[in-house]
Amino acid sequence: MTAPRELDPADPAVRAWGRMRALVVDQHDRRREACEAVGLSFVRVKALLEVAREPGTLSDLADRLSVDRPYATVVVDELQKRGLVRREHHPDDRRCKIVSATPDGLRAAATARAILGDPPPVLRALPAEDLAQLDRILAAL
Amino acid sequence: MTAPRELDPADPAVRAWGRMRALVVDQHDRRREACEAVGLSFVRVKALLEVAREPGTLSDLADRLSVDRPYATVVVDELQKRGLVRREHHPDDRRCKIVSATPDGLRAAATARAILGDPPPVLRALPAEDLAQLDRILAAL
DNA sequence: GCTAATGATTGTGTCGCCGCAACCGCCGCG
DNA sequence: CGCGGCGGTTGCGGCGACACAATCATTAGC
Repeated sequence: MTAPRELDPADPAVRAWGRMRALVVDQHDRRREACEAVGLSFVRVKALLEVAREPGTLSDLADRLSVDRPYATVVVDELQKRGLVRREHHPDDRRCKIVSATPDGLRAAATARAILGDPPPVLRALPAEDLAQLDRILAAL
Repeated sequence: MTAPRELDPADPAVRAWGRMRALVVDQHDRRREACEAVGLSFVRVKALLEVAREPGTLSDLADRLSVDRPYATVVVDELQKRGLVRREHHPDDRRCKIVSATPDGLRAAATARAILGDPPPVLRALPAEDLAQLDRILAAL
């Protein structure tokens, strides 16, 4: 079907990308861990992180999670049942509900973020100079 | 529950890791695309890539995919039904079956690899010097 | 040769992800 | 004030990713 355009293994972009992917998805995927730590499935963790970052309406959240509205409702239901988020009426539009994180929710989000954002040991083991270079280069994206 | 050890946003390792994750999982996750291109679910794509890389027994494959043996059987069944892999008897141990990719399977694997391994445009847009640095640093992992 | 371990398979069941159709309430517009 | 549109909710159902138990063949160790 699709023409399988081959990759050039000598291309530095291809090589760097491959290594990044290997590190992120193969060697250091801690999603399972994060889910267990907060006792939620991964979509709910993502939803929690999202509302912790910034509250918003259900539709808004659905968009940010790339799911449809009904599913967003279900996910938020679960989070609310656990006391991690609350629904508040939009002051100007009574149709909307604003979903925001409770203190417990913020704590749980921080836990998840700490696990997911914890760099792998191999990365920490890099010389400070390389790390700074890495940070600088990646910041340009 | 778990002590939420906070992350230091000034730590270059944390920052670099965050950027890498954002790029790999948030902005350029092409798994859906790869699955559609070869008409398989993602675990099967992973399995296919694995056997294409190197044939092995079912148990071996189960280990590499981090699933149990029964599930590996199911996955391989599907791939075999599509003519992408074949089972061969182990010459010395008749209990074992060696799973290897057919020519079709190798082609499908190449397609998936081409999609998954295709670096995002932002990465390609980096100056050659930075790209080389990136490649060099990441290679040290 | 009997037995225990090993490899593969089949069947069963659970859980998470997620779209879709239908419905209700509120808003805005003519 | 009636009506279409939008936001939210409920219910339904499918699909994928598994794990677990049980079974069968083979092999290996005593």
